[in-house]
Amino acid sequence: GTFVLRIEDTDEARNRPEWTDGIIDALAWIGISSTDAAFEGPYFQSNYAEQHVAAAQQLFQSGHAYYCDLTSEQIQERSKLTGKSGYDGYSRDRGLGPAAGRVLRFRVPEGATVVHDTVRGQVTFENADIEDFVLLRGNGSPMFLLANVVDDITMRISHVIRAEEHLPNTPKQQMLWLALGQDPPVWAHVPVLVNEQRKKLSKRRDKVALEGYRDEGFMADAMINYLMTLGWAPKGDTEIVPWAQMEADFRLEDVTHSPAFFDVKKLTAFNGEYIRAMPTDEFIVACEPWLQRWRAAHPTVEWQQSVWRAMAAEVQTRIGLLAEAPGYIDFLLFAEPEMSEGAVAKAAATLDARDVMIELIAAYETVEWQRDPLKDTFDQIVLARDMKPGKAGTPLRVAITGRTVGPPMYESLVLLGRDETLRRMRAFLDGPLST
RNA sequence: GCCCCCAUCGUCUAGUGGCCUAGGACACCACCCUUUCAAGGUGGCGGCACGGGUUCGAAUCCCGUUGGGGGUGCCA
Repeated sequence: GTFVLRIEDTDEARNRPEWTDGIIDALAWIGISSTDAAFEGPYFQSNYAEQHVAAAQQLFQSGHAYYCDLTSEQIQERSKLTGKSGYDGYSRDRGLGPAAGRVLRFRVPEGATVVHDTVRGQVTFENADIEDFVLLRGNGSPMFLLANVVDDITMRISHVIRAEEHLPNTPKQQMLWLALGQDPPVWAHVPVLVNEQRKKLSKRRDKVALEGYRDEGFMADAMINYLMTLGWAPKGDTEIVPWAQMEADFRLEDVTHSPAFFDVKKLTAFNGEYIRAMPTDEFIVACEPWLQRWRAAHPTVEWQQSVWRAMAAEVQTRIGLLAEAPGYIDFLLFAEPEMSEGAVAKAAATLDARDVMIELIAAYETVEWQRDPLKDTFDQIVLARDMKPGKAGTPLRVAITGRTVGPPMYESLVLLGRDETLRRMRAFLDGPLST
């Protein structure tokens, strides 16, 4: 069926409609489209405001609610006197009618309220612990709690699925459903997500925006897959599972009860898995937005699609985020690679770096410009000196790429060409290796 | 203060009384592969918060303690 997403009535939602559009857009990214969902905005902007007040009046007429003229200051004073916190039901039997400045309060009945929660089982609340809460403000406007219930009844909501933080409010809402003559919906309270301090993720403090992850190069499938493992686990020993299977296997009853930490490291690992699982042609296309961004940032550098295509498969196994892709091939495009200071120092400190480089330049002037000859030539030079190939390769790598790590060396040299390779090697010899 | 929820490796989890000398994933470490870095392969480190019960038997059931989180507005 269809589900309704209730969007919080924050200042942002109220003053900036595009903020809500952003949420809808981000949800579309992970596959929640407007064909599946009806998006309900701030409640007071909804078409149901009249119904909220009408419901309140119905509650007053049926005796489920009463008016009260106490101000919050007066309530505080009374609670000081009685030693009990909160509103004590002072106006319950005073028979007050509606008037400006008077709030309408719900008459909480005797007994207990049992909430049947699909995730957590039965939760019992003593009604004596719940104060007679406000339904209508002094100015006659409905409170969120009431609006929420009335909207849900109007929209024929069957399941209310929300975060655990709403569980304490549920008995109030259930009493409202009952007082309005309705059977309460199925409740399901799923655990909250927490940060490393184990505090509930908050918009102000934590990085929670879906679109933020999308822009960093996380893929929707990986995001969905990871999110699903929070509070629930697919059967078997692997957590990387296609959506169709999770959709088929998921049961609200199986959701865990405790809060989960949102681990970006694990998300990134999942993302890497999804990146590697793509056919390379698809990967090339998926990277395009970030490549475009790179081109925009380097307008003077000529983009070489053939170079990118040739290296794509190598890049694919090395990144966890699509946004990292350009950084792996940029040295092939720049006229001059960006030299990392640490890398240069490491190269310069390599044993016999200068002598090996001189020998290698001489050999590369005539060698056939293919991967295997390039590699064999280097190996012979190094082996003749009784050196270990691993470390001995550092100066060459740094001369060409400016870094100590990067994609495979000889494949890169082939793409770079003999002239440019020799130019970079000579420049490195005359520069960092000159002393 | 009062109310509610929660408690298995660092993290996410499997586990619904015997299959558990507790399984997997991420992270970390080692080795293999590899002129770098990855990927891949193999192995390792690491946990049932504590105390009482119930039971022939408890990670699993009950009670308590401790710890964590959330809620308690004329906010949403």
